[in-house]
Amino acid sequence: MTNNQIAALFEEMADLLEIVGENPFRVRSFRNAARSIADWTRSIEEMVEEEADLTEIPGVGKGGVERIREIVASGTCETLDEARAKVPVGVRELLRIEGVGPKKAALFHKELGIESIDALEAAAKAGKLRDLAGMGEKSEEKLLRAIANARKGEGRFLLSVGMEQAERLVEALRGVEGVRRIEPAGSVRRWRDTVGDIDIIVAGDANSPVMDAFTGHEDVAEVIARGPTKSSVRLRSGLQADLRLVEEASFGAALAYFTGSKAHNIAIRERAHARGLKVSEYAVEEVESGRRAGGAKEEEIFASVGLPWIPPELRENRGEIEAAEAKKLPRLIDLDDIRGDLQMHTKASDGRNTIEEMAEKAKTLGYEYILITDHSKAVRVAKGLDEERLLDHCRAIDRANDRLDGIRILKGVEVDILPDGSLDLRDDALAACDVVVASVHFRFSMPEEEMTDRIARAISGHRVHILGHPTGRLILQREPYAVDLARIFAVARDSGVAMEINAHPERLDLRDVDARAAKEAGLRLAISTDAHAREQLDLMRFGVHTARRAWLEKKDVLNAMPFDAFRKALRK
DNA sequence: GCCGTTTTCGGCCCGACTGTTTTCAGTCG
Repeated sequence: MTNNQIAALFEEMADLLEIVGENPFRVRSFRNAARSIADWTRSIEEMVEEEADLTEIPGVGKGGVERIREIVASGTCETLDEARAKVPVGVRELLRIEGVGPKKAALFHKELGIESIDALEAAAKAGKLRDLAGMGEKSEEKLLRAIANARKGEGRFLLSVGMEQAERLVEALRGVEGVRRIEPAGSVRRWRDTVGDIDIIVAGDANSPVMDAFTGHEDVAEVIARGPTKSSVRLRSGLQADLRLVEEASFGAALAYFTGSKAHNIAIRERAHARGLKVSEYAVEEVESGRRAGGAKEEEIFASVGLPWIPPELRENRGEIEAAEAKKLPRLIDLDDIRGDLQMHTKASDGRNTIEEMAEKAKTLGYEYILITDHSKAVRVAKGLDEERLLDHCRAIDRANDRLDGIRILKGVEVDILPDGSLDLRDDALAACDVVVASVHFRFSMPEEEMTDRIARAISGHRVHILGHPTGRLILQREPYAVDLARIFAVARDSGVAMEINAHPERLDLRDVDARAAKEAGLRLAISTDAHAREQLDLMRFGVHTARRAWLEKKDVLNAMPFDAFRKALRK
C-alpha cells in the first residue's frame, strides 16, 4: 500500500464525513492528514511494519495512527466503512461538479435519491431541482453547464499549457489603462507540474477597464463570474482563469495569498495568528489595534511573521517555513546557472535537426557544452543506432566539433535498458561515448521488484553515467512504472550515476519530491531537455523550476558545472 | 481530530461572488 493510496482513503473519509454533516474541524483534520501523508517521503507501510512513530507525520495524531494501521493491515478502516455505509459512492462523485459541495450533494441525495452525475443531469433537465431549498432555475442551468464542463475538461492541464496561457493573458492586460502591476500567481507561479486554473493578480485603479479587457479577451469562452474586484472565466482551452484587482498597497498580500499553496498559506496564517496578527489577501494587520503591518510587498508578509522571503517553488508546506526560520533556505539553482544540456536527439535517430543545428541553437543559449544522445537500436520506431552507426555518429560529432567554435559537443547515446537489465549496445561501442545516458522505453508493466532489479543492474554493471527519465511517467497520460526509487538511489550512489530531471513538460521526471529525495540520498542531478528539435532546447526552464521545487542548488546539478569540473565529476 | 509563542482545553484562515434570498447559505479559492 503506497502513501498515495493511504492518503486517498483519508481524502475519501473527509468527503464522506462532510456530506454526512460531520463537524467541519474534524473533516479538516482528515484532509490535513491526507495531504501530509501524500507528501511524506518515507514508506508509511514500512513504518507501520517497523512500529515507527507515525505521529511524526504532521496532522496525524492518536486516531490517525490507528486508522493508518487498520488501512495498512486490511485496506480499509472502521470510520471509512461506516461512512461508506451512509453515503453511496455516486454521491461523492457529485463533488467533482463545480458549484456542488457537500451540502448540495447531500440535499440532492436526501430529497431526490440522486446517486450519480448522470442522475443529477437527468433531474436538472427534467426541472426537478429548481424546487429544492436554495435552488432555482438559474442554478439548474449553471449545474448543467458545469456537468458538461466536467465531462469535457477533466481537471488539470500540463504546466506548459497553463504557463503559455498565463503569459498570453498577462501580456494582453499589462498595457490596459490603470494597470500598475500584474503577475500570474497560483500553481503557475509555483511551477507545479500540472495546473488546475490560472490566477492573475493586478494592482491598479478601481475604475480600470482591466476587468472588461479580461472577460472580453479573445481566449475567453464563457464568463463564470464578474465582480468589481474578482472575475472568473472559462477559456477555450477548458482552463479556468481568475483575475483579482487590488490596490497597489495590497499587491504583495494578494500575490502571496493567491500564489499559495493553500497548505503553505494556512501555515503562515496560523503563525500570524500566534503573533496577534491577521493575514488576508489585502494586508497584515494587528488583531487588537487593527493597525496595518504591511501588504504592498510579499517580503512584508513574510517579515511580519519573522521570516525571510520564500521562493514560490518552495511554498508547499514541505518544511520551507521551518527552514526559513532556521535561516537554512537553499540557494536555489537558476536558469542562468545552466552551462549545458545533457540529452538531445538529432536526425541520426528521431530528432529533426542536425548535430550542427542543435549546437548552433545551444550557443545562442550561452551553453559551454552539449551532449548528443540519440536512441539505440531497440527503439526501432526512432531509427535507433546499432554499434556501427553509433561509431559513425561519434565520428560525425568529432567533425562537427572541429568545424564549430565556442561550444563543446560531447559524444553520447541514450541506450535502452533491456528487460533483463542488460544494455542495448556492446560495451566497446559505449566506450566511444563521453557520456552514456540509459533509459527504459518498453515493458513498463513489470512488477516493482523486477523493474527495480532491471534498472539497478543496468546502472551498476556498466558504463552508465546518467539514468534518463527514471520513472517513465507521461503527465496526465501514463503513470510512472512501479520502481523502488530508494533502492535505485542507493545503487546509483555506489556506482556514481546521476539521476535525470527530464525537462520536457510531459515528463518532468524525476518529479519534484523524488528529485529532492535523490539529493538527500547524496546524488547529483542532470537537468536535460530531451530535445527532438532545436527549439525544444528552450524547454530547459521547466526542468530548472522543477529542480527548484526539489530544493536543488547549483552544486547539486551536473550541468551547472563548468566543463572541467563536469568532466571530473563524470569519471567513475 | 489535532494541537500548543495566551499548552491539555478550546480553539481551529479569510473574504468574494452567486443565487436565492428579505439577511444569508453555499461554494470556491
